[in-house]
Amino acid sequence: MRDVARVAGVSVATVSRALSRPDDVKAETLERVLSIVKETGYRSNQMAVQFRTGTSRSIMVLVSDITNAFYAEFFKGIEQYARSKGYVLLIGDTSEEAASERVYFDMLTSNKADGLLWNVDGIPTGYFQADDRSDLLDIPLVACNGIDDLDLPTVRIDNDLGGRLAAEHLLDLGHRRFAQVCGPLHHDSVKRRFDGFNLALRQAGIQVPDELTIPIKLGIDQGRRAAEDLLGLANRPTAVFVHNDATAIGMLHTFLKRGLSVPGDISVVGYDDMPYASAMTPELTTVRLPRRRWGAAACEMMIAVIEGKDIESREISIAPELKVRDSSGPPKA
Amino acid sequence: MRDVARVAGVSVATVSRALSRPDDVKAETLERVLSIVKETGYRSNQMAVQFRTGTSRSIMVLVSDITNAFYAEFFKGIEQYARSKGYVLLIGDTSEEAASERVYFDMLTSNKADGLLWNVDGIPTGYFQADDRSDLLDIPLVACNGIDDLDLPTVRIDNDLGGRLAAEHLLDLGHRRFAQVCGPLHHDSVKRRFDGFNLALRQAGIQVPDELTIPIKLGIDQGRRAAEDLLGLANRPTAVFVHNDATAIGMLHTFLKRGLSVPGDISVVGYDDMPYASAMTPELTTVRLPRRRWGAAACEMMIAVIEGKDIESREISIAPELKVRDSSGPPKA
DNA sequence: GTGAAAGCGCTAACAA
DNA sequence: TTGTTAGCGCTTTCAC
Repeated sequence: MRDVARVAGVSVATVSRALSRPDDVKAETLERVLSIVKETGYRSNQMAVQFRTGTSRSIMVLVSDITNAFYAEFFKGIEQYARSKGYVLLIGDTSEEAASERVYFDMLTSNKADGLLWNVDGIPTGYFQADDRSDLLDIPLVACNGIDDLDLPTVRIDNDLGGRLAAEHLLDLGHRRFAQVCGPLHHDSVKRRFDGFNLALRQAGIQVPDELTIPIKLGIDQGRRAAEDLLGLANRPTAVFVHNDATAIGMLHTFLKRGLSVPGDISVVGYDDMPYASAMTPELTTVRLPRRRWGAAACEMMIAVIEGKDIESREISIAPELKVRDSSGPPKA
Repeated sequence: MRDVARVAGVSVATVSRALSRPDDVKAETLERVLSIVKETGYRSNQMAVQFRTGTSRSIMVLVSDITNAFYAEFFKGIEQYARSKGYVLLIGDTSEEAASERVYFDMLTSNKADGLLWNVDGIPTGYFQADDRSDLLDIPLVACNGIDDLDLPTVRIDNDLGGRLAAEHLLDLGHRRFAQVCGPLHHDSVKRRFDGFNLALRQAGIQVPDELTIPIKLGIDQGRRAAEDLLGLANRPTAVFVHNDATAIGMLHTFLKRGLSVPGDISVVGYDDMPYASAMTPELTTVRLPRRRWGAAACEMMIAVIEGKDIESREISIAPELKVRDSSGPPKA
């Protein structure tokens, strides 16, 4: 910058102004400085800028398992919005280990990132296991799932609605005996779709029997196992609501392998609408989550929080929608 | 830090040393300083550290489309290795637009990241369209695909082998009439699996006719379309090699929908081994890419380059392996 | 509209 | 082994 200043015959202050607040510089001077910047290929040292201004223009996004394809669209939404505002994404994978969470939280408290986008189920244990919980509220933090008794700005999916949509669809088709394969119930997102589903059934006077409520770690292989379990039952359900598509296709695969017809013998409704859902045979009926929009909205709130703008609403809820395809149909007569 | 120093009755230099090079501090002093650091909850300001040391300990990873689930495991491999070395991941999505590439490249030249991991097909156009190509070589840059006539440290998948594995498997099954659905042939990774496949066939005295070589943008929907095209042909192939699993499941879906049996009427071999491949019905035979290992290896080389260590080999090639499942079988008699 | 100068928090060279 | 001190490159008051 000093070199540019010298060549342009101005002070470094003027160069700095030309670059960051061009309006404060006389047009003529501005032009001269800018042309020399271009000529010399000068780029400001972002480390110095960040240090001086105390802002890194980067957002840390924490997920529990980056391997989960579910996050791909979510990241895209964040990335697009962030880039449009001049922010970069730092991505961290906690693997649900407190130690990893801690590493990433420390980056915040040590100014490596300006804010944290928390898309992990549950509370950030790694952080305030050792510290005071209230510290959390001082950090620019936006949650992407509800977090019990912690009043954080939140952008979440309306999972109650998601569960309800699945239930109503299956009820409409005439089903009366259901199974629900859900994730760990202490996760807010899981709990809500669970409740939404059950509530809708209850309103129709139906309850899912305990042996047909199957809480597992979600995933393809776990889905296979859950399907086997279901097949072992005497009185099978005619429809299953599965808490994500990965698990649903594992189940679907097992059902078909064991000679069942879907939806003839059993209807399957997934959750997420992953790209492969529509390429299954039969095509998977599922609850579609607008993941990209979710990411963008979360990022928008994140930046608002970082920049201290006042937020209209501290809690945004994004509605999923039902995608009816071929894996659900009326029960056998 | 000054506060810690004061309380501990030492100079800031000693605090700094206690934190970064504990061996240079007397055990007794070290203990005292550290206990006060803990007590006060002091965290060093990483912006200042980065600024002063001129290193950000962050790695920029550029992909063409973060939405592609293919990258998930790749990121995981990078993240794990990076974190173990105290680096963070910056993730950028170029959407194959020169402007976006440029944004991210600028972050490097302006010290926002220490190095760039380039997992985009083709050369970084956005960067040296305007500048001199040789600049590229000054940046700590590791490519994850071969890049024509640019001698960059590279960690790539052995796609020649991948293509060959698919070909040999299908030849072994007795196939003689093939189709190949490939990505854009100007992409090195695509070209190589294309060549590997064709070379193996040629060695068996077989050639893929032009009308059965179908270069498209890869993806589920494009796979559906390619399948329709194939079905319209008079003299159908008995086997298809498809350049990724997403495209393969799109084709599979269409084949089944149109009443073909797979592999009875046509065998399908994919590429990647995405998690869903094993949950298709029939389960998808595919060429498995060890994506996590790939990411870790790439990250390892990246850090070696950043830290100026000498590298044993500037070009690492990772072998894929064939996963034989149910979508491939002998051709009809 | 521009320049001089202080100083952000830290590290490292050098001195003691 | 520890302390003193210069200075990393920039932004921003304040004075002109």
